[in-house]
Amino acid sequence: MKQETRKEEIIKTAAKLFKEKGYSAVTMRDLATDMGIKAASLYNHIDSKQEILKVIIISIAKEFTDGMHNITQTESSSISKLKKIVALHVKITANNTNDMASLNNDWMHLEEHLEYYLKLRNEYETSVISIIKAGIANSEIKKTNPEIIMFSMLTTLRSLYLWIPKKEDLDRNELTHSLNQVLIEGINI
Amino acid sequence: MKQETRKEEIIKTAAKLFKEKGYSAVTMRDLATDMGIKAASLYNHIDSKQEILKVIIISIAKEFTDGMHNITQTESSSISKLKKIVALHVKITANNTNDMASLNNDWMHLEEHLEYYLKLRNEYETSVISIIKAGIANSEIKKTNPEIIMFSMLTTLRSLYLWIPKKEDLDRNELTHSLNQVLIEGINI
DNA sequence: GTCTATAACACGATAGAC
DNA sequence: GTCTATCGTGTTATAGAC
Repeated sequence: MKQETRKEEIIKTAAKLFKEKGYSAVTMRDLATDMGIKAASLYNHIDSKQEILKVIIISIAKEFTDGMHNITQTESSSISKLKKIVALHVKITANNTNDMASLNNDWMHLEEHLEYYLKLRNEYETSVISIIKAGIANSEIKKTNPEIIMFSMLTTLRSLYLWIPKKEDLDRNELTHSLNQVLIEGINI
Repeated sequence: MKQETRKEEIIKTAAKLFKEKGYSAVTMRDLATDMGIKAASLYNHIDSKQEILKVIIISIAKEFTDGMHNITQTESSSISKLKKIVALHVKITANNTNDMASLNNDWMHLEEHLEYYLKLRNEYETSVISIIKAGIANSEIKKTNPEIIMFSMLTTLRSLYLWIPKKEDLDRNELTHSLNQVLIEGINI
């Protein structure tokens, strides 16, 4: 088990607070109080509040980009690829619940790295759309608007961070399986 | 067409800004600038920034509560009720796109009316779960975890505000139909 | 690595003139 | 209904002691 640096501790605590109130509503004093120190002491470890947000968002965004890269490279059916995307979201969200809140809700407060984040997100969505369109073309997937399928899948998966902490009893494989059922196979008989 | 009061104009403008940056990041000076007046002038029409948030969130929350009340009262199948919920979200979101952002993302900044909002939201989710459970009991709906079905449906429907403005070409009936397909009938063949 | 003190500025809101 | 001026407080961040 890797030793956690003070900087990592600060970022982890910040992510927790950002999840509760959002980036803008969390002050450096809030963060310091939660760490049991004074606000000024934070600056011995981090450059600015903005840097904290950047580290949280960009590192998670890269995890998704890497995961998607692995999926698009494999030779498998479109449905199977979509199921791998579901599993990717469950895995990353389970390990980084708090960070997911910033990724979803506070990306617009990125200053220097906003464009880079938007580029990564846009490429991710393009990959999902491509998989869906390929699935429709080879009759794996029903002829429904591909953008609506992507929208429905990604909004559900992106909101998992709200839901996973409440369901710690439910194991990860069971959650992945149920999501596959609901998102891919539908609910009616 | 009803004449819009100055107060309503302020609230409408605030909702637009809250959607872009969130409640906490929007200042009264931002709001005033967008209205073409000075910040102090806002207070001739509204009591506080907090009042604006309250009006936006509570009025929309009540619309959902009323809509759900109509749906639970009708005699129809569970699937048909779920389709009515989809239509309810599409209708309210299409008419109040900006307000939906505050409802989803800024409810935690409600001060006096937070508990009331949470009560309405909780009752709404309970109604959805009840419909799904009834559908499973009478074999209309597959035996999947009812909470995951609700979670998937509601997170997709609650995020519609992000998507509807981008797709103004797509008409409301077509959107409702496609969402019903994806959410209820699934996507695989 | 943490502290106290403080700079420099932004915030919500009010008072009172027009 | 809007303005200017301002109050009191909160904000991020820095300087320098320990």
